[in-house]
Amino acid sequence: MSASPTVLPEKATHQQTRTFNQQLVLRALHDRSPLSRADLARLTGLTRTSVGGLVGTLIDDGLIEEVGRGQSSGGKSPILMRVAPDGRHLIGLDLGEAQFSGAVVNLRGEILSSIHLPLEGRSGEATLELLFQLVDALRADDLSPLLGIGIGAPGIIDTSTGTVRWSVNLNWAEVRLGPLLEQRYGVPVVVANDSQAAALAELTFFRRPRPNNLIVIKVGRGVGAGIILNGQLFQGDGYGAGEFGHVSIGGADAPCRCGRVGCLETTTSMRALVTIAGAAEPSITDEKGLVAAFRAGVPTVRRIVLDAARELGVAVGWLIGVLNVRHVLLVGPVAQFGDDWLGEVRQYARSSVLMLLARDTQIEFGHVHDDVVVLGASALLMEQQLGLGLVR
Amino acid sequence: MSASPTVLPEKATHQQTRTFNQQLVLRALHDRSPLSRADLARLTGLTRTSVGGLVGTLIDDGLIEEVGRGQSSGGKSPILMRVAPDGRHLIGLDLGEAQFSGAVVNLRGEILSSIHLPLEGRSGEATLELLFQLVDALRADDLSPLLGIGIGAPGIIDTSTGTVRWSVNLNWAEVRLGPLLEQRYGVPVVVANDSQAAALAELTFFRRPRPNNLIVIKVGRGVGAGIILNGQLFQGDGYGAGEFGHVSIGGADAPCRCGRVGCLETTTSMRALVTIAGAAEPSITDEKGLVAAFRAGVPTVRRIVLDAARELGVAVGWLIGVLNVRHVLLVGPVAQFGDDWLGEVRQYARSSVLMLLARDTQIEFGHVHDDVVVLGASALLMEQQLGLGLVR
DNA sequence: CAACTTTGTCAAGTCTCTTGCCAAAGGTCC
DNA sequence: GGACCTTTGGCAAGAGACTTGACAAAGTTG
Repeated sequence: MSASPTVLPEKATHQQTRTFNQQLVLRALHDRSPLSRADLARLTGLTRTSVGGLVGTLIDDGLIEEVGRGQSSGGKSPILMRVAPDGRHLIGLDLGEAQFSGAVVNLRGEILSSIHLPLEGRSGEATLELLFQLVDALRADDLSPLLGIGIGAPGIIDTSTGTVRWSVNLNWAEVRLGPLLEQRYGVPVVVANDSQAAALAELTFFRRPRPNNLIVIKVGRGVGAGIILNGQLFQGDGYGAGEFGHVSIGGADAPCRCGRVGCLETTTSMRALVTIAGAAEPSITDEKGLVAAFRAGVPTVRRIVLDAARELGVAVGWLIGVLNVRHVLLVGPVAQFGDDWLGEVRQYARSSVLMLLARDTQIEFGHVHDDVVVLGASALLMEQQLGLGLVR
Repeated sequence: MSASPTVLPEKATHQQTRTFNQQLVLRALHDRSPLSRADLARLTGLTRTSVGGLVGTLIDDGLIEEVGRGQSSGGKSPILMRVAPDGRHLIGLDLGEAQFSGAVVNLRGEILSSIHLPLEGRSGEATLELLFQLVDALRADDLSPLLGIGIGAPGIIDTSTGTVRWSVNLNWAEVRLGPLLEQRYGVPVVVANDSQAAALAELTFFRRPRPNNLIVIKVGRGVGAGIILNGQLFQGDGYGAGEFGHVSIGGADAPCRCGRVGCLETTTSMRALVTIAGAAEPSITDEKGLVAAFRAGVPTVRRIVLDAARELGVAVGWLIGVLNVRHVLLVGPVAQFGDDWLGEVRQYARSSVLMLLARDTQIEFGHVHDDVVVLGASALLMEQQLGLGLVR
């Protein structure tokens, strides 16, 4: 699975050259519109003639549009263009633990409409029905051409084939979600892990300039990371890269739902914190209660939560030390613990790795956004279909 | 440094198409010669006509050669070809801690001649002279056209500019080694970290089929890893990826030469083991003595060494858990501890990570080869100059 | 208003892959 | 041994995509 013995990379053709340059133009416009044909020529290194041709087909495809003349700089005033925001619409889905969310997203990553359907105990096959409902509803009242469907789901997901290899929360194993939906709806479908989707969302829509390397750690009921390296989503040999909620850490010995003890998840996840804090303060039974108690400054709760932050900090330090990545973002419900929590993570991350490496590393909260997974799934679809999104 | 704000990827041109396909052909021949033009056409998907043209220029360049007719399969017998082993020679250098090694390597990774020059206390500028001597001597009696010079050195190295950012052992900082040698010798020069070079050597010359992801951990005086992800060498934002000798691990509290305490290197490196074992058994003063005592079964020494193996195992488990990489190789002097040591690493690596991820992971010794760094540096040069080596 | 700049486009040229065809060289079958 | 088929390698013409050179349109500047 990991090796590619007989498969040679594809040959290069004229068609590919064309596609590549077309994506180059589209991408430039996506990142810094409005631009003129002449601007694009300077930016890409292509001739004005070539750009003219490429722009022509992009306009015919409805992907970009002219938006009027710009200021002259001593000659003919340029015709400015931008990505047509609604040249395509995308459907992004977030198969969460408690509910399925879906949204129609445009090419600028703006959410045009969204729906949330609670799972209500459904599991296995029954959840698929819910999924179909969601997509049907979103497709119903949308007119722009549909680029495809992007899906973020918890678990181990093979993005190359669109297969959910294994998902505890959904109780799915080896579900070929991508092909299934592709057949049903006749549009391209991409599937990714939810943490990976979060990373893609941050990279595509919120980080300028785009970092080459970015780790987004999602701390919710579980703990997982989306890892972008050399400008590409990194999934590992078994598509499980970043699923580090189940690596052992020193000291901890609580049993984990994965069957082992001392997993990172058993001390730092939201689920774990509710349990631990609940044992100390019986009034705490859910996330809301936990956050409220933390904010109110209940000493035992603060201690428990900040201890967890330190554990996570050490793990983050490891990541930084091993991968030397300068951009680490934390997303998920933990953001509610605010800067006290973040400060603790930062301090312990920095103290557990060489100063030289830690110095330039930014550890921050990601954009707090309920729809981050939906956006990320859309971002991946945009990347795969239009060449937008990731760094080349 | 990590971000690329204004820099767009290069446009695609005809020239690039040609180069790409030429490398495709060369690569196919490198991996599984001998092949005929028709074989190559089938393998690459190019037409026989195109392949004929590409092969023509490659032969003119002296990079490949015809090696006679092959068996007919019902028609005209094919003309078989292979990479001309000595179509180019490369100079590979290993700037080690105690000595500088250099070798002339051919396109098959065979070492044609090698030289070892002890450092003898030299440091800084003085080592540069040694470097020049080494290259001069290797160039002297070699006739094949020189493809370039590949260098592996300890420390933090910016491969993109050929700069040694920081090297404790060499006492170098911000040395623009690549440009320096390029100017002096008029050939391309690549520089990489020694662990990274080791990883490239394993990938290019010893692993078939080539894995997409590979981590090679070099345990010698220090501890460092070369990380290959998605078929590319991964260096991180600050070129320090894999330098995980200085991440903290639970339990340990010995002071490290980096100024902090509890670094992985303080318990698992060869240097540390000699020190620790020497304290327990005064007769042990160097690597040789340590290995001998371990092999002889001296109980205290075995305990010390195997404890270290466990520490390393946990660290490896982390790597596997976070990156989900299936191929992990261990290289360096530690290989002398043999399977007992390796078994310990394996066991602890597997126990500290999800079974699902650990199950398919291979943890093995790399090819024990004194010249692994020299070969790896050569491999990187071949990759950059000829498109051989890495996975595309 | 004349001269210069900048923009966008057209026609011809160049590069590289492909298609169609053919000769050379070998096997298979009678 | 000969007719026929298969495989290989290569030539000539064609097609796709970028570039070059030229030019008209539209601005600015003095």
